[in-house]
Amino acid sequence: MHEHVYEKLREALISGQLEPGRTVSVRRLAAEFGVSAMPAREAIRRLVAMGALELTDTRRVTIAKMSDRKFEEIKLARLKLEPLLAQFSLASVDGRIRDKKRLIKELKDHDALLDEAIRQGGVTAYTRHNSDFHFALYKASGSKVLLGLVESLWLQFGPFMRIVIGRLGTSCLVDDRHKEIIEAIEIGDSDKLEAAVRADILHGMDNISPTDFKSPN
Amino acid sequence: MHEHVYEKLREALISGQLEPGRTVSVRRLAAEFGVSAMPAREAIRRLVAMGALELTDTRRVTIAKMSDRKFEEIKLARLKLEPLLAQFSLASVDGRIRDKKRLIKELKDHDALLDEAIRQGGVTAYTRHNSDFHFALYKASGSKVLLGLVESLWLQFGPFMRIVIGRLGTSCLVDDRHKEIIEAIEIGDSDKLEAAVRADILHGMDNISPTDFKSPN
DNA sequence: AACGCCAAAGTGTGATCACAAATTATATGA
DNA sequence: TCATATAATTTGTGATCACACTTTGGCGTT
Repeated sequence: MHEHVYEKLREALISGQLEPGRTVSVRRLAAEFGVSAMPAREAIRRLVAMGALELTDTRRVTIAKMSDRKFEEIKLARLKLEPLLAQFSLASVDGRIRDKKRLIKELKDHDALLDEAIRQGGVTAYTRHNSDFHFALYKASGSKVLLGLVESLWLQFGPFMRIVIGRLGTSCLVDDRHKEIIEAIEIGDSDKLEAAVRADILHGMDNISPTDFKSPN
Repeated sequence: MHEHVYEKLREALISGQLEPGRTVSVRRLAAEFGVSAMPAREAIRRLVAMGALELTDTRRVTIAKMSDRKFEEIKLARLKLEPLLAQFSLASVDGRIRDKKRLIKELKDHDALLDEAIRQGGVTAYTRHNSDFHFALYKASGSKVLLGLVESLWLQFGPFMRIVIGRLGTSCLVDDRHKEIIEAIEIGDSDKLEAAVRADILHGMDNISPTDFKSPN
């Protein structure tokens, strides 16, 4: 049951439906899900451990804020881990044609929804389908340790990216590298896949400075 | 107060004082620390979120076991992140001579204790001082995001390494690369530091196969 | 109108209880 | 002796309460 609360909260965070700096309280969260305080406490504690939520100096829990330093660290870690994870996924499905076809179909489906979200300017839909796309790709690797690390990273920058995209608009996101990622998988080119994922990360995170998008205090 | 329980449990895990596969129960842990069940619950939940503890199919909590796959993933992630973290530390103290001297002194102190532990064959002392050495180095970077990822990794392989070293003996650990790490920091050579940390990780993790050290079931 | 103070509401956290499920120990059978 | 069933214990988890502390809203004074 706390699993349910955690999953919902996690989804809300990773798709950026909660703005950085906002406080999250045990009782409010509990009431929102119609459960007691306990499951809410556990879900919150879990997300604090993953860096998605922060404890203030007075023990109050807030959505983690972004800083220049933190943003650079996350970008660096993503560049180190995610291309590798994608390559593992390719290696995993390469050979098993059924799995490979299923993965490609799944990626194309997510990408289609993603493109539509960009056209319609739906920020929430974009962030959701973008994370769906990437995690569908990464989960195929079966690498649970690396996946956990990457999940932690996404939880940390999810809320912030939502704010940024909301202000910049989705138009700046049209030329992502998802098509190239899919193509690299189709032809089984690991190097090209690595480059495409790297380029996609850079495309999404470069030219964005956290200082320009401070929370309204 | 749950912070205290968490810290102690974390320390015990990272220095390998709890063997993989052993069950950890809320009430036992609570009794051990002379507190109520709540702080123990929170500490356990937190460590589950970081991958140090595992939930069985029946919701029982155990020290996470190691597998070949997991071991390779951890090694890879460590190689990607820890050399970088060390370089950040060097960049951070480089220029601030007082901080640099303090860091080097701290590292040398840990390394001295570590060498003595190896000579005396103290496995617990070794694992403790080894983690102290590395985290003293990494914490100087001020990179909290990357540090969190690396901490998660250490929590996952800590208990396992303890078992391995306990069986192989500490004699195989004599030629670590800590001296070179310290020297690289002293002369401010970032490339050398990167190579030394990388070599240290490989030295500690190569030639070890998790299948050879399964938990006694 | 602006500032400071105080009461009221809200909050994190530890403690305790209830209950179902799982584990362990014990006894009972062949 | 060994397997199996049964009883006792231990366990995770949700619910609720208490208490100290923080935040907030509003009232009053200057």
